[in-house]
Amino acid sequence: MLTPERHQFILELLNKHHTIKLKELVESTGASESTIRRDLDQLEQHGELRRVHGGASLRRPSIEEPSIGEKRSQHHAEKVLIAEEASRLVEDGQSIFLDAGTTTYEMVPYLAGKKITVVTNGLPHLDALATHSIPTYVLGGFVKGRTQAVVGASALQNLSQYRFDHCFMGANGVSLEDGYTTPDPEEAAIKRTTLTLSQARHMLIDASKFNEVTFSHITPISEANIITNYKGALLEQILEKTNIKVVTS
Amino acid sequence: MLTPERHQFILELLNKHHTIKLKELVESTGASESTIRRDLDQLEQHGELRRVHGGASLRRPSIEEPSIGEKRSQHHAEKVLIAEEASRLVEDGQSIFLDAGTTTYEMVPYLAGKKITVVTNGLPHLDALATHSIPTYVLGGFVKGRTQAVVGASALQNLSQYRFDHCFMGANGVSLEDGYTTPDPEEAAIKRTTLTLSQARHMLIDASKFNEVTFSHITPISEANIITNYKGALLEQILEKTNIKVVTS
DNA sequence: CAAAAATCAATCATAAACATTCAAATTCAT
DNA sequence: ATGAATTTGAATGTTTATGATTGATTTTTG
Repeated sequence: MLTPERHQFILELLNKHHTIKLKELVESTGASESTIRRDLDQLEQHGELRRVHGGASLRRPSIEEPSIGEKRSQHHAEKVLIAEEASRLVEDGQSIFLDAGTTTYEMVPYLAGKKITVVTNGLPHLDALATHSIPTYVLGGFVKGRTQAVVGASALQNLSQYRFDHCFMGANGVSLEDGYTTPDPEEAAIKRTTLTLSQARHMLIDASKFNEVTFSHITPISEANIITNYKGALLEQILEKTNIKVVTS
Repeated sequence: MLTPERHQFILELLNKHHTIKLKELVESTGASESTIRRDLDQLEQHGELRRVHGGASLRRPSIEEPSIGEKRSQHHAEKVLIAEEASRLVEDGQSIFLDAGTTTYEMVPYLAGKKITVVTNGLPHLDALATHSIPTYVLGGFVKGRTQAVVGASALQNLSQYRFDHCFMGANGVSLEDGYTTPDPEEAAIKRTTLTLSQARHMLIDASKFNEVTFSHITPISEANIITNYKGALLEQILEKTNIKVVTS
Protein backbone atom coordinates (compact mmCIF):
# COMPACT_ATOMS: atom_id res chain seq x y z
CA MET A 1 0.00 0.00 0.00
CA LEU A 2 1.55 3.26 -1.10
CA THR A 3 1.71 6.31 1.12
CA PRO A 4 -0.88 8.50 -0.65
CA GLU A 5 -3.13 5.49 -0.87
CA ARG A 6 -2.97 5.01 2.88
CA HIS A 7 -3.57 8.70 3.50
CA GLN A 8 -6.66 8.62 1.34
CA PHE A 9 -7.84 5.49 3.09
CA ILE A 10 -7.37 7.03 6.52
CA LEU A 11 -9.25 10.17 5.61
CA GLU A 12 -12.16 8.26 4.15
CA LEU A 13 -12.46 6.08 7.19
CA LEU A 14 -12.23 9.12 9.39
CA ASN A 15 -15.00 10.94 7.59
CA LYS A 16 -17.21 7.95 8.14
CA HIS A 17 -16.47 7.36 11.79
CA HIS A 18 -15.41 10.82 13.01
CA THR A 19 -12.76 9.15 15.12
CA ILE A 20 -10.36 6.31 14.56
CA LYS A 21 -8.10 4.12 16.63
CA LEU A 22 -4.54 3.65 15.63
CA LYS A 23 -4.79 -0.08 16.17
CA GLU A 24 -7.68 -0.33 13.75
CA LEU A 25 -5.62 1.35 11.08
CA VAL A 26 -2.69 -0.93 11.72
CA GLU A 27 -4.94 -3.94 11.21
CA SER A 28 -6.85 -2.70 8.20
CA THR A 29 -3.83 -1.43 6.31
CA GLY A 30 -1.29 -4.04 7.31
CA ALA A 31 1.26 -1.31 7.85
CA SER A 32 3.23 -1.05 11.06
CA GLU A 33 2.37 1.13 13.99
CA SER A 34 5.21 3.51 13.24
CA THR A 35 4.07 4.02 9.68
CA ILE A 36 0.55 4.84 10.67
CA ARG A 37 1.85 7.26 13.28
CA ARG A 38 3.87 9.01 10.64
CA ASP A 39 0.84 9.15 8.37
CA LEU A 40 -1.24 10.73 11.08
CA ASP A 41 1.50 13.24 11.82
CA GLN A 42 1.65 14.29 8.19
CA LEU A 43 -2.09 14.54 7.80
CA GLU A 44 -2.30 16.62 10.93
CA GLN A 45 0.31 19.02 9.62
CA HIS A 46 -1.87 19.61 6.61
CA GLY A 47 -4.80 20.30 8.90
CA GLU A 48 -6.72 17.26 7.69
CA LEU A 49 -7.24 15.73 11.10
CA ARG A 50 -6.40 16.00 14.74
CA ARG A 51 -4.18 13.53 16.51
CA VAL A 52 -5.39 12.31 19.85
CA HIS A 53 -4.09 9.79 22.27
CA GLY A 54 -4.98 6.44 20.75
CA GLY A 55 -5.65 7.58 17.21
CA ALA A 56 -7.14 10.55 15.42
CA SER A 57 -10.34 12.55 15.14
CA LEU A 58 -11.84 15.17 12.89
CA ARG A 59 -10.51 18.66 13.51
CA ARG A 60 -13.87 19.89 14.75
CA PRO A 61 -15.03 17.27 17.18
CA SER A 62 -17.97 19.44 18.17
CA ILE A 63 -20.91 19.58 15.86
CA GLU A 64 -20.55 23.17 14.75
CA GLU A 65 -19.75 23.85 11.14
CA PRO A 66 -18.44 27.28 10.27
CA SER A 67 -21.46 29.52 10.66
CA ILE A 68 -23.44 31.06 7.87
CA GLY A 69 -21.77 33.77 5.86
CA GLU A 70 -18.51 32.90 7.44
CA LYS A 71 -16.38 32.74 4.36
CA ARG A 72 -13.43 30.49 4.65
CA SER A 73 -10.28 32.42 4.09
CA GLN A 74 -7.37 31.23 2.03
CA HIS A 75 -5.02 28.84 3.78
CA HIS A 76 -7.79 28.24 6.28
CA ALA A 77 -6.42 24.97 7.64
CA GLU A 78 -2.98 26.40 8.32
CA LYS A 79 -4.46 29.45 9.97
CA VAL A 80 -6.49 27.34 12.33
CA LEU A 81 -3.41 25.40 13.35
CA ILE A 82 -1.50 28.60 13.97
CA ALA A 83 -4.42 30.07 15.88
CA GLU A 84 -4.70 27.01 18.08
CA GLU A 85 -1.03 27.11 18.90
CA ALA A 86 -1.19 30.81 19.68
CA SER A 87 -4.12 30.29 22.02
CA ARG A 88 -2.09 27.88 24.10
CA LEU A 89 0.04 30.79 25.28
CA VAL A 90 -2.88 32.49 26.96
CA GLU A 91 -3.48 31.78 30.63
CA ASP A 92 -6.20 32.65 33.10
CA GLY A 93 -6.17 36.18 34.40
CA GLN A 94 -4.41 37.66 31.41
CA SER A 95 -5.49 40.45 29.11
CA ILE A 96 -4.81 40.13 25.43
CA PHE A 97 -5.18 42.13 22.24
CA LEU A 98 -6.58 40.50 19.14
CA ASP A 99 -5.72 42.28 15.96
CA ALA A 100 -8.30 42.45 13.18
CA GLY A 101 -7.77 39.67 10.66
CA THR A 102 -8.77 36.16 9.78
CA THR A 103 -6.06 34.29 11.65
CA THR A 104 -6.68 35.96 14.98
CA TYR A 105 -10.38 35.39 14.36
CA GLU A 106 -9.73 31.68 14.38
CA MET A 107 -8.26 31.97 17.87
CA VAL A 108 -11.58 32.83 19.46
CA PRO A 109 -12.99 29.29 19.83
CA TYR A 110 -9.75 28.17 21.43
CA LEU A 111 -9.95 30.99 23.97
CA ALA A 112 -13.35 29.87 25.20
CA GLY A 113 -13.40 28.96 28.86
CA LYS A 114 -10.26 30.86 29.72
CA LYS A 115 -10.73 33.61 32.28
CA ILE A 116 -9.33 36.45 30.23
CA THR A 117 -10.15 39.89 28.95
CA VAL A 118 -9.89 40.62 25.27
CA VAL A 119 -9.45 43.92 23.47
CA THR A 120 -9.86 43.94 19.71
CA ASN A 121 -10.26 46.25 16.75
CA GLY A 122 -11.78 43.54 14.59
CA LEU A 123 -15.54 43.84 14.38
CA PRO A 124 -16.23 40.28 13.22
CA HIS A 125 -14.35 39.09 16.28
CA LEU A 126 -16.93 40.69 18.55
CA ASP A 127 -19.70 38.35 17.56
CA ALA A 128 -17.55 35.29 18.05
CA LEU A 129 -16.25 36.55 21.38
CA ALA A 130 -19.77 37.26 22.61
CA THR A 131 -20.88 33.80 21.53
CA HIS A 132 -18.19 32.29 23.72
CA SER A 133 -18.95 34.63 26.62
CA ILE A 134 -15.50 36.17 26.67
CA PRO A 135 -15.40 39.65 28.24
CA THR A 136 -14.47 42.02 25.46
CA TYR A 137 -13.55 45.63 24.88
CA VAL A 138 -13.77 47.09 21.42
CA LEU A 139 -11.44 49.82 20.26
CA GLY A 140 -13.22 53.06 19.40
CA GLY A 141 -12.57 54.85 16.13
CA PHE A 142 -13.23 54.91 12.44
CA VAL A 143 -14.72 51.77 10.95
CA LYS A 144 -12.89 50.72 7.82
CA GLY A 145 -15.71 49.24 5.84
CA ARG A 146 -13.88 46.75 3.70
CA THR A 147 -11.90 44.97 6.39
CA GLN A 148 -14.28 45.67 9.28
CA ALA A 149 -11.34 46.96 11.29
CA VAL A 150 -11.34 49.96 13.60
CA VAL A 151 -8.54 52.42 12.84
CA GLY A 152 -7.63 56.08 13.04
CA ALA A 153 -6.38 58.66 15.50
CA SER A 154 -9.21 58.03 17.91
CA ALA A 155 -8.43 54.31 17.96
CA LEU A 156 -4.76 55.02 18.66
CA GLN A 157 -5.64 57.29 21.53
CA ASN A 158 -8.19 54.82 22.85
CA LEU A 159 -5.62 52.06 22.65
CA SER A 160 -3.18 53.85 24.91
CA GLN A 161 -5.36 53.31 27.95
CA TYR A 162 -4.82 49.54 27.79
CA ARG A 163 -1.93 47.24 28.67
CA PHE A 164 -1.67 43.65 27.46
CA ASP A 165 -0.02 40.44 28.56
CA HIS A 166 -0.09 39.23 24.97
CA CYS A 167 -0.90 40.74 21.63
CA PHE A 168 -1.66 38.57 18.62
CA MET A 169 -1.42 40.14 15.21
CA GLY A 170 -1.39 39.34 11.55
CA ALA A 171 0.64 40.84 8.74
CA ASN A 172 0.59 40.50 4.97
CA GLY A 173 4.30 40.12 4.55
CA VAL A 174 7.42 39.31 6.48
CA SER A 175 11.02 39.48 5.32
CA LEU A 176 14.44 39.69 6.91
CA GLU A 177 15.16 43.15 5.56
CA ASP A 178 11.80 44.86 5.88
CA GLY A 179 10.35 43.03 8.85
CA TYR A 180 6.58 42.91 9.02
CA THR A 181 4.52 44.83 6.49
CA THR A 182 0.84 45.33 5.73
CA PRO A 183 -0.94 47.22 2.95
CA ASP A 184 -2.83 49.79 5.02
CA PRO A 185 -0.86 52.49 6.89
CA GLU A 186 -3.71 53.03 9.30
CA GLU A 187 -3.77 49.42 10.34
CA ALA A 188 0.01 49.40 10.55
CA ALA A 189 -0.17 52.29 13.02
CA ILE A 190 -2.56 50.37 15.24
CA LYS A 191 -0.33 47.32 15.17
CA ARG A 192 2.74 49.38 15.93
CA THR A 193 1.17 51.03 18.96
CA THR A 194 -0.21 47.76 20.23
CA LEU A 195 3.25 46.22 20.17
CA THR A 196 4.53 48.87 22.56
CA LEU A 197 1.74 48.12 25.02
CA SER A 198 2.25 44.37 25.23
CA GLN A 199 4.49 42.25 27.39
CA ALA A 200 4.62 39.42 24.86
CA ARG A 201 4.19 40.06 21.16
CA HIS A 202 3.19 37.40 18.67
CA MET A 203 2.84 37.55 14.91
CA LEU A 204 0.61 34.89 13.35
CA ILE A 205 1.98 34.33 9.88
CA ASP A 206 1.15 31.50 7.52
CA ALA A 207 3.82 30.22 5.18
CA SER A 208 2.52 32.13 2.15
CA LYS A 209 3.52 35.45 3.72
CA PHE A 210 7.24 34.75 3.97
CA ASN A 211 9.56 36.87 1.86
CA GLU A 212 6.67 39.09 0.92
CA VAL A 213 6.80 42.86 1.31
CA THR A 214 3.81 45.20 1.20
CA PHE A 215 3.37 48.95 1.56
CA SER A 216 3.43 49.79 5.24
CA HIS A 217 6.18 48.85 7.62
CA ILE A 218 5.04 47.66 11.02
CA THR A 219 8.14 46.67 12.95
CA PRO A 220 11.46 44.84 12.49
CA ILE A 221 11.41 41.10 12.58
CA SER A 222 13.23 41.00 15.90
CA GLU A 223 10.43 42.76 17.77
CA ALA A 224 8.01 39.86 18.03
CA ASN A 225 7.75 36.11 18.14
CA ILE A 226 6.51 34.36 15.04
CA ILE A 227 3.96 31.58 15.13
CA THR A 228 3.85 29.94 11.74
CA ASN A 229 3.72 26.77 9.72
CA TYR A 230 6.61 27.94 7.55
CA LYS A 231 9.53 25.59 7.29
CA GLY A 232 11.43 27.00 4.37
CA ALA A 233 14.92 28.18 3.67
CA LEU A 234 14.87 31.37 5.72
CA LEU A 235 14.16 29.55 8.92
CA GLU A 236 17.75 29.55 10.15
CA GLN A 237 18.35 33.20 9.39
CA ILE A 238 15.12 34.24 11.05
CA LEU A 239 16.00 32.24 14.13
CA GLU A 240 19.06 34.39 14.64
CA LYS A 241 16.84 37.43 14.93
CA THR A 242 13.80 36.31 16.87
CA ASN A 243 11.88 33.46 18.41
CA ILE A 244 9.98 31.46 15.89
CA LYS A 245 7.47 28.81 16.79
CA VAL A 246 6.70 26.42 13.98
CA VAL A 247 3.45 24.59 14.40
CA THR A 248 3.72 20.95 13.61
CA SER A 249 1.36 19.36 16.05
CA MET B 1 -13.72 4.76 23.14
CA LEU B 2 -11.37 7.60 22.30
CA THR B 3 -11.44 10.85 24.22
CA PRO B 4 -12.96 13.04 21.48
CA GLU B 5 -15.52 10.35 20.83
CA ARG B 6 -16.64 10.50 24.43
CA HIS B 7 -16.67 14.26 24.39
CA GLN B 8 -18.83 14.27 21.30
CA PHE B 9 -21.11 11.73 22.89
CA ILE B 10 -21.49 13.77 26.05
CA LEU B 11 -22.26 16.95 24.16
CA GLU B 12 -24.86 15.28 21.99
CA LEU B 13 -26.58 13.74 24.97
CA LEU B 14 -26.47 17.06 26.73
CA ASN B 15 -28.05 18.89 23.84
CA LYS B 16 -30.89 16.42 23.93
CA HIS B 17 -31.54 16.38 27.66
CA HIS B 18 -30.20 19.81 28.72
CA THR B 19 -28.81 18.17 31.83
CA ILE B 20 -26.99 14.96 32.52
CA LYS B 21 -26.02 12.82 35.48
CA LEU B 22 -22.50 11.64 35.90
CA LYS B 23 -23.68 8.13 36.68
CA GLU B 24 -25.59 7.94 33.44
CA LEU B 25 -22.47 8.80 31.53
CA VAL B 26 -20.44 6.23 33.40
CA GLU B 27 -22.95 3.56 32.46
CA SER B 28 -23.49 4.53 28.87
CA THR B 29 -19.84 5.01 28.02
CA GLY B 30 -18.35 2.23 30.10
CA ALA B 31 -15.64 4.58 31.27
CA SER B 32 -14.83 5.08 34.90
CA GLU B 33 -16.13 7.84 37.09
CA SER B 34 -12.76 9.58 37.15
CA THR B 35 -12.56 9.63 33.39
CA ILE B 36 -15.98 11.14 32.99
CA ARG B 37 -15.14 13.74 35.61
CA ARG B 38 -12.04 14.67 33.67
CA ASP B 39 -14.05 14.86 30.47
CA LEU B 40 -16.55 17.20 32.06
CA ASP B 41 -13.74 19.34 33.43
CA GLN B 42 -12.20 19.66 30.02
CA LEU B 43 -15.45 20.42 28.29
CA GLU B 44 -16.23 23.05 30.87
CA GLN B 45 -12.79 24.53 30.34
CA HIS B 46 -13.68 24.95 26.68
CA GLY B 47 -16.96 26.56 27.60
CA GLU B 48 -19.03 23.74 26.14
CA LEU B 49 -21.01 22.99 29.29
CA ARG B 50 -21.40 23.84 32.94
CA ARG B 51 -20.49 21.42 35.69
CA VAL B 52 -23.04 20.98 38.42
CA HIS B 53 -23.14 18.73 41.43
CA GLY B 54 -23.93 15.27 40.11
CA GLY B 55 -23.28 15.92 36.46
CA ALA B 56 -23.43 18.74 33.96
CA SER B 57 -25.86 21.12 32.31
CA LEU B 58 -25.93 23.41 29.31
CA ARG B 59 -23.83 26.48 29.86
CA ARG B 60 -26.66 28.89 29.21
CA PRO B 61 -28.72 27.87 32.22
CA SER B 62 -32.16 27.67 30.68
CA ILE B 63 -33.85 30.36 28.71
CA GLU B 64 -32.27 32.36 25.95
CA GLU B 65 -32.69 36.10 26.08
CA PRO B 66 -34.57 37.33 23.08
CA SER B 67 -31.73 38.11 20.70
CA ILE B 68 -31.63 41.43 18.97
CA GLY B 69 -32.86 39.74 15.82
CA GLU B 70 -36.00 38.49 17.50
CA LYS B 71 -36.59 41.63 19.47
CA ARG B 72 -36.69 43.54 16.24
CA SER B 73 -40.07 42.09 15.46
CA GLN B 74 -41.87 43.66 18.41
CA HIS B 75 -43.59 46.83 17.31
CA HIS B 76 -41.45 46.63 14.21
CA ALA B 77 -43.79 48.57 11.95
CA GLU B 78 -44.14 51.47 14.36
CA LYS B 79 -40.42 51.63 14.87
CA VAL B 80 -39.75 51.86 11.17
CA LEU B 81 -42.18 54.77 10.86
CA ILE B 82 -40.54 56.56 13.74
CA ALA B 83 -37.09 55.86 12.32
CA GLU B 84 -38.05 57.21 8.93
CA GLU B 85 -39.41 60.40 10.45
CA ALA B 86 -36.29 60.86 12.55
CA SER B 87 -34.05 60.43 9.52
CA ARG B 88 -35.76 63.37 7.80
CA LEU B 89 -34.15 65.70 10.32
CA VAL B 90 -30.67 64.83 9.16
CA GLU B 91 -29.04 67.02 6.51
CA ASP B 92 -25.86 66.84 4.51
CA GLY B 93 -22.71 67.77 6.36
CA GLN B 94 -24.02 66.91 9.78
CA SER B 95 -22.67 64.51 12.36
CA ILE B 96 -25.06 62.38 14.35
CA PHE B 97 -25.04 59.89 17.18
CA LEU B 98 -27.04 56.70 16.89
CA ASP B 99 -27.76 55.06 20.19
CA ALA B 100 -27.74 51.29 20.45
CA GLY B 101 -31.21 49.88 20.08
CA THR B 102 -33.65 48.55 17.58
CA THR B 103 -35.38 51.76 16.64
CA THR B 104 -32.24 53.69 15.79
CA TYR B 105 -31.11 50.61 13.87
CA GLU B 106 -34.07 51.07 11.56
CA MET B 107 -32.86 54.58 10.72
CA VAL B 108 -29.82 53.34 8.85
CA PRO B 109 -31.45 52.60 5.49
CA TYR B 110 -33.05 56.05 5.52
CA LEU B 111 -29.70 57.68 6.11
CA ALA B 112 -28.16 56.11 3.01
CA GLY B 113 -27.05 58.66 0.45
CA LYS B 114 -26.79 61.52 2.91
CA LYS B 115 -23.32 63.02 3.31
CA ILE B 116 -23.04 62.58 7.03
CA THR B 117 -20.82 61.11 9.69
CA VAL B 118 -22.27 58.69 12.21
CA VAL B 119 -21.05 57.73 15.66
CA THR B 120 -22.69 54.78 17.37
CA ASN B 121 -22.33 52.41 20.30
CA GLY B 122 -24.57 49.80 18.71
CA LEU B 123 -22.60 46.97 17.17
CA PRO B 124 -25.37 45.66 14.91
CA HIS B 125 -25.61 49.16 13.46
CA LEU B 126 -22.07 48.92 12.17
CA ASP B 127 -22.85 46.23 9.65
CA ALA B 128 -25.84 48.12 8.31
CA LEU B 129 -23.93 51.39 8.15
CA ALA B 130 -21.06 49.75 6.28
CA THR B 131 -23.51 48.19 3.86
CA HIS B 132 -24.82 51.65 3.01
CA SER B 133 -21.32 53.12 2.84
CA ILE B 134 -21.94 55.64 5.58
CA PRO B 135 -18.74 56.86 7.26
CA THR B 136 -18.91 55.56 10.78
CA TYR B 137 -17.09 55.81 14.07
CA VAL B 138 -17.68 53.22 16.74
CA LEU B 139 -17.46 54.04 20.41
CA GLY B 140 -14.72 52.13 22.23
CA GLY B 141 -15.41 50.30 25.45
CA PHE B 142 -16.88 47.21 27.03
CA VAL B 143 -19.12 45.11 24.83
CA LYS B 144 -22.30 44.19 26.62
CA GLY B 145 -22.91 40.76 25.18
CA ARG B 146 -26.64 40.59 25.54
CA THR B 147 -27.56 43.83 23.82
CA GLN B 148 -24.46 44.21 21.68
CA ALA B 149 -24.01 47.73 22.99
CA VAL B 150 -20.75 49.40 23.93
CA VAL B 151 -20.77 50.84 27.45
CA GLY B 152 -18.51 51.62 30.38
CA ALA B 153 -16.08 54.24 31.56
CA SER B 154 -13.93 53.93 28.50
CA ALA B 155 -16.91 54.55 26.26
CA LEU B 156 -17.87 57.63 28.23
CA GLN B 157 -14.38 59.04 27.95
CA ASN B 158 -14.22 58.16 24.28
CA LEU B 159 -17.55 59.86 23.71
CA SER B 160 -16.35 63.17 25.05
CA GLN B 161 -14.16 63.79 22.03
CA TYR B 162 -17.17 64.07 19.73
CA ARG B 163 -19.80 66.74 19.13
CA PHE B 164 -23.09 66.05 17.36
CA ASP B 165 -25.67 67.98 15.40
CA HIS B 166 -28.24 65.38 16.33
CA CYS B 167 -28.44 62.45 18.64
CA PHE B 168 -31.08 59.76 18.28
CA MET B 169 -31.79 57.54 21.21
CA GLY B 170 -34.17 54.96 22.52
CA ALA B 171 -35.50 54.40 26.03
CA ASN B 172 -37.57 51.68 27.65
CA GLY B 173 -39.92 54.00 29.51
CA VAL B 174 -41.08 57.57 29.52
CA SER B 175 -43.32 59.30 32.02
CA LEU B 176 -44.09 62.85 33.07
CA GLU B 177 -42.67 62.43 36.52
CA ASP B 178 -39.61 60.28 35.90
CA GLY B 179 -38.72 61.35 32.40
CA TYR B 180 -36.83 58.80 30.33
CA THR B 181 -35.71 55.55 31.92
CA THR B 182 -33.92 52.41 30.78
CA PRO B 183 -33.05 49.17 32.62
CA ASP B 184 -29.27 49.35 32.42
CA PRO B 185 -27.43 52.09 34.35
CA GLU B 186 -24.42 51.76 32.07
CA GLU B 187 -26.46 52.45 28.99
CA ALA B 188 -28.21 55.27 30.78
CA ALA B 189 -24.87 56.90 31.48
CA ILE B 190 -23.96 56.79 27.80
CA LYS B 191 -27.25 58.32 26.83
CA ARG B 192 -26.94 61.04 29.42
CA THR B 193 -23.47 62.05 28.28
CA THR B 194 -24.49 61.97 24.64
CA LEU B 195 -27.31 64.39 25.32
CA THR B 196 -24.89 66.99 26.62
CA LEU B 197 -22.81 66.75 23.45
CA SER B 198 -25.63 67.23 20.97
CA GLN B 199 -27.20 70.37 19.51
CA ALA B 200 -30.52 68.64 18.86
CA ARG B 201 -31.70 65.72 20.97
CA HIS B 202 -34.32 63.23 19.85
CA MET B 203 -35.88 60.33 21.68
CA LEU B 204 -37.44 57.65 19.51
CA ILE B 205 -40.22 56.14 21.56
CA ASP B 206 -42.99 53.87 20.37
CA ALA B 207 -46.37 54.07 22.02
CA SER B 208 -45.85 50.99 24.21
CA LYS B 209 -43.21 52.84 26.26
CA PHE B 210 -45.46 55.65 27.48
CA ASN B 211 -46.14 55.83 31.18
CA GLU B 212 -43.59 53.09 31.76
CA VAL B 213 -40.79 53.47 34.28
CA THR B 214 -37.70 51.28 34.47
CA PHE B 215 -34.64 51.26 36.70
CA SER B 216 -32.24 53.91 35.46
CA HIS B 217 -33.10 57.54 34.99
CA ILE B 218 -31.70 59.15 31.85
CA THR B 219 -33.00 62.70 31.78
CA PRO B 220 -36.18 64.73 32.38
CA ILE B 221 -38.77 64.74 29.69
CA SER B 222 -38.10 68.38 28.84
CA GLU B 223 -34.53 67.75 27.71
CA ALA B 224 -35.28 66.21 24.34
CA ASN B 225 -37.77 66.06 21.52
CA ILE B 226 -39.92 62.99 21.25
CA ILE B 227 -40.61 61.24 17.98
CA THR B 228 -43.38 58.75 18.49
CA ASN B 229 -46.58 57.19 17.26
CA TYR B 230 -48.26 57.72 20.62
CA LYS B 231 -51.56 59.53 20.53
CA GLY B 232 -52.93 58.85 23.99
CA ALA B 233 -54.16 60.81 26.92
CA LEU B 234 -50.86 62.29 28.07
CA LEU B 235 -50.27 64.09 24.81
CA GLU B 236 -51.45 67.49 26.01
CA GLN B 237 -49.49 67.40 29.25
CA ILE B 238 -46.32 66.30 27.51
CA LEU B 239 -46.65 69.09 24.98
CA GLU B 240 -46.41 71.61 27.76
CA LYS B 241 -42.96 70.28 28.63
CA THR B 242 -41.30 69.50 25.31
CA ASN B 243 -41.67 69.21 21.58
CA ILE B 244 -43.37 66.05 20.48
CA LYS B 245 -43.61 64.87 16.92
CA VAL B 246 -46.30 62.30 16.30
CA VAL B 247 -45.91 60.12 13.24
CA THR B 248 -49.11 58.84 11.67
CA SER B 249 -49.21 55.87 9.39
C1' DC C 1 -29.56 21.07 62.91
C1' DA C 2 -26.90 16.96 62.81
C1' DA C 3 -26.01 12.61 60.77
C1' DA C 4 -25.86 9.96 56.60
C1' DA C 5 -25.32 9.60 51.82
C1' DA C 6 -23.63 11.13 47.72
C1' DT C 7 -20.47 13.51 45.08
C1' DC C 8 -16.22 15.60 44.64
C1' DA C 9 -10.98 16.77 44.11
C1' DA C 10 -6.45 14.91 44.67
C1' DT C 11 -3.18 11.45 44.49
C1' DC C 12 -1.01 7.31 42.70
C1' DA C 13 0.17 3.03 40.15
C1' DT C 14 -0.15 0.98 35.82
C1' DA C 15 -0.80 -0.15 31.24
C1' DA C 16 -1.29 1.78 26.89
C1' DA C 17 0.27 4.99 23.67
C1' DC C 18 3.89 7.91 22.53
C1' DA C 19 8.32 10.14 20.23
C1' DT C 20 12.81 8.95 19.01
C1' DT C 21 16.48 6.48 17.21
C1' DC C 22 18.60 3.33 14.17
C1' DA C 23 19.14 -0.23 10.93
C1' DA C 24 16.98 -2.74 7.15
C1' DA C 25 14.25 -2.48 3.07
C1' DT C 26 12.64 -0.11 -0.66
C1' DT C 27 12.56 3.34 -4.22
C1' DC C 28 14.67 6.52 -7.25
C1' DA C 29 18.06 8.77 -10.34
C1' DT C 30 21.71 8.15 -12.96
C1' DA D 1 23.28 -1.79 -11.96
C1' DT D 2 24.89 1.28 -8.25
C1' DG D 3 24.83 4.63 -4.93
C1' DA D 4 21.78 8.14 -2.67
C1' DA D 5 17.52 9.19 -0.76
C1' DT D 6 13.47 7.81 1.10
C1' DT D 7 10.40 4.87 3.48
C1' DT D 8 9.68 1.41 6.72
C1' DG D 9 9.59 -1.44 11.07
C1' DA D 10 11.57 -2.76 15.37
C1' DA D 11 13.63 -1.35 19.90
C1' DT D 12 14.24 2.20 23.28
C1' DG D 13 12.90 5.07 27.12
C1' DT D 14 9.32 8.68 27.98
C1' DT D 15 4.74 10.55 28.36
C1' DT D 16 -0.17 10.16 28.85
C1' DA D 17 -4.79 8.45 29.94
C1' DT D 18 -7.09 5.78 32.97
C1' DG D 19 -9.25 3.70 37.12
C1' DA D 20 -8.89 2.77 41.97
C1' DT D 21 -8.35 4.83 46.49
C1' DT D 22 -8.32 8.38 49.79
C1' DG D 23 -10.17 11.98 52.52
C1' DA D 24 -12.77 16.37 51.87
C1' DT D 25 -16.95 18.69 50.47
C1' DT D 26 -21.62 19.09 49.35
C1' DT D 27 -26.32 17.60 49.38
C1' DT D 28 -29.95 15.06 51.25
C1' DT D 29 -32.36 13.00 54.99
C1' DG D 30 -34.14 12.25 59.48
